[in-house]
Amino acid sequence: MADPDLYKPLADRSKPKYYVLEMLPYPSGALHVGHLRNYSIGDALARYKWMRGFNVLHPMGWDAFGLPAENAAIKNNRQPREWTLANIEAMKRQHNRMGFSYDWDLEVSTCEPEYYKWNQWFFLRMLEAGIAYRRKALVNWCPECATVLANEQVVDGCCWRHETTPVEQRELEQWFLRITKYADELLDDTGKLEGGWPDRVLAMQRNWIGRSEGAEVDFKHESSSEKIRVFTTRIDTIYGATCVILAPTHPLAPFLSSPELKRDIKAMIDTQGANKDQGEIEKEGLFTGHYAINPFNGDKLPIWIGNFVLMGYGTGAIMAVPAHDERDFEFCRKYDIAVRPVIRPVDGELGDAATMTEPFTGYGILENSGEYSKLSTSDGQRRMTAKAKREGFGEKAITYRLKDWGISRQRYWGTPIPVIHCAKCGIVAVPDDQLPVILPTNIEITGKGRSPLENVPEFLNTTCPTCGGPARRETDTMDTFVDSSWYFYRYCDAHNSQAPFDSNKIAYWFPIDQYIGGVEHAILHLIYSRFWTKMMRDIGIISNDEPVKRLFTQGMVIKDGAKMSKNKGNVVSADEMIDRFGADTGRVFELFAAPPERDLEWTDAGAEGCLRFLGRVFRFITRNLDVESGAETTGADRKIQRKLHQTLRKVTDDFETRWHFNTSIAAMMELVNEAYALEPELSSQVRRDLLEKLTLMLAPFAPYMTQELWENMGNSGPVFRQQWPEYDEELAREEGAEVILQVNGKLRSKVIVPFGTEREELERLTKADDKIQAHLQDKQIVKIIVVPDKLVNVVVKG
RNA sequence: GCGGAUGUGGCGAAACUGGCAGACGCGCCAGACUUAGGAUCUGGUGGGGGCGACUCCGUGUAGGUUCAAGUCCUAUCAUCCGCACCA
Repeated sequence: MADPDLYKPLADRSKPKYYVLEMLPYPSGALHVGHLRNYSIGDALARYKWMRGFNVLHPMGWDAFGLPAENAAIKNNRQPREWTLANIEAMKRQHNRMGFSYDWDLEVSTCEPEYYKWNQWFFLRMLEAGIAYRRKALVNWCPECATVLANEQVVDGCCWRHETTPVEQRELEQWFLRITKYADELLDDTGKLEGGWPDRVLAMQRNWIGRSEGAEVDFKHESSSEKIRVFTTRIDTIYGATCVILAPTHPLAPFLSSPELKRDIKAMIDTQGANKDQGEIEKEGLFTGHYAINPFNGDKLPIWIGNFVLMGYGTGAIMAVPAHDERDFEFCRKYDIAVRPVIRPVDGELGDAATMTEPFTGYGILENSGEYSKLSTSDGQRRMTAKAKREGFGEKAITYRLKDWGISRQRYWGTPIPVIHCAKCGIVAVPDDQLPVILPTNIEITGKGRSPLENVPEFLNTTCPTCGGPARRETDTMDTFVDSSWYFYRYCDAHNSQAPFDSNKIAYWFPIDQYIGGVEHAILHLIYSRFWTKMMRDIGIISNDEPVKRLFTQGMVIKDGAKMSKNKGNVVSADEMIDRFGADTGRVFELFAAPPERDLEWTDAGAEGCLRFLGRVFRFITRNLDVESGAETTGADRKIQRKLHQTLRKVTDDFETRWHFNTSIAAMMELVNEAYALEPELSSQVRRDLLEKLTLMLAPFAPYMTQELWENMGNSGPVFRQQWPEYDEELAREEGAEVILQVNGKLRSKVIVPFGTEREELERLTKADDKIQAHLQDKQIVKIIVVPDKLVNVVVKG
């Protein structure tokens, strides 16, 4: 037994070299090959653990991403899948059929009450720390289903189920986690992840956090004490401001609006919500009839409401500087608002307001800017910000694109948020000793109305833990991304009933050495879990800053030019493939067709080639099992041993470094081709050694077939529990170095020489070579470059 | 618009630190065995020229560095992905 640790409790194991975790897809229906691909890589690694001390914890992470399953269930008007032991067993059987070898012992199901309990425990800690909070937020609302919609469920401004019903914006009380508190740290620490994480994932995260530096400035309302605070990255352009524009949902909008205007604003809010994520839309504005004062020059600026101003970014209000901003320019030209240029290029002219056709958005020299005129834009920014601060009408400010994480879901499926609403005491946390709050089972999924939990009086009605009076339970459940944010920590101590985990165990295991998953998790899951790690560190139960040192993102399986999906109907189901080719062939093809980080176009023909290869291996081994032949070591023996050990070295190296299993399989194909060529000449001993090592080497890629071969060789027990075969450098070594001979960098000849042949000897051999001499005719040798054991290049002239 | 990546045969790809471009496989062509071949085995297969030994061209495009560039540098084009009225 190569890995006696495997079945010990986690805490009793010796520390492995790596701790590999894999993100799993969600069980939205039948398994697709896209999913199989996920498994194949992790699974090949799983098999590798007995080779090099890899330890792959294979999470039972299904329900961490249960949302689509639930949507499907609601859509079909039936109950979500029950997470019973029987269902989990069925899933294991399905996977065993596909040849996945998981560490089922370590499974943690994030829908178990025990896991709810710790989700809720974390929630309460965050509530105490002010990280969890509740506020009103705008949500997409379908009046037809009377339910909240996720952004993805809004199609062309209408509900995905009612294509003619426009989605409305409604304000609901929602629970949030203050991830923005960690925005700077999340951004800065991407630097620590460089090298270990793919660049594109880090870029996506930085982009998502979207830090931008600028200033906030107050524009006073002309006739009241109200102030409109705007955010700008270009305070230097403030003398060019010609109006102030508010988001339609800005808190001051109602104050500035007549009843008719309020109606128009409401309509604008709804279209704005409906067109969210639609890219650029036609700019619309509504003039309020009110004015605000520019604090720098006392200008009276009209206050508008604009559909392109977002409440969720900055302060929800902007100063429009049409002469120096494309968007403001477009808006002001449309509504005939003044354009006032105040910046010129360093060696250029100030634009002319009447004739300019596009704004100047670059940096340069300030003009028409009072005491700041003739300053550079950067000096202007600095001095204006300082003045705003000094005089109390503004300050330096940083805003983020990242918003606080709204975790409220009006759904049945999920961890109940552990708070109680009491008429007298307000929002009261459920005491720790009453956790977990468990979902009732007698629910009815109607697909209508809000959370089905509101229709279950036994769940809804409770007593206030503070005053003992009658109270209502919170019916929102948590986003399932909460589950996936820390499940891997729980794996280290899955049965702990006193705490989410023992901190010492986390200190021992974490951070994760290697995490594997699809790039679709680059933003949400991978930011949330980084946030959760920092949060846990701050409440003092772990000490690592980051959850994952190295991240590997594998590609997708593409069929007919598109990502496989049930909607497109371009799915190759795993079952179908198993019936046609077998699980081994499917696995080998996926690994062979492209390196794992790349997308892969599915072709049946390619799979057939791999079936052929496996057939060649099977026939070769089978017909050679009982062959007896001469015992002396022949030239063929030496050749095949060299190839065998070179192949072993290659495959072992691919596992340890690049995971380019396509080249591993190519190398094994070469070995088999050579074995076919030399087959009749091999001695019994070498033949036997070849059969055995080839079987072991292929086992991670084709587990079923190699298991059978392994048993046919007279062995027993699982092949994947055998020691990984070691390669022998001596046997792998070539007999001599093949040296390339070039003239002016062009290949002209080759020679084979003993390793370590001296430069002088190589030069002599080169000059003596017939083919080289032919190219040296009438030429003058300028110099000779010699790279020992590799290459000689003769540089000539004339 | 911003950000990230990728461009190599008919196709999937390989070439890991600059050093034989196209490994391996698919497809195609030919042969063997066959009543048959959609099984199997063997050989060939980047393009042009030559009976041939050989030879010239060739890694999106244009330059550059180097004895030597798919690989490094500069510019440019195309495709894919992510974000996007972000103030």
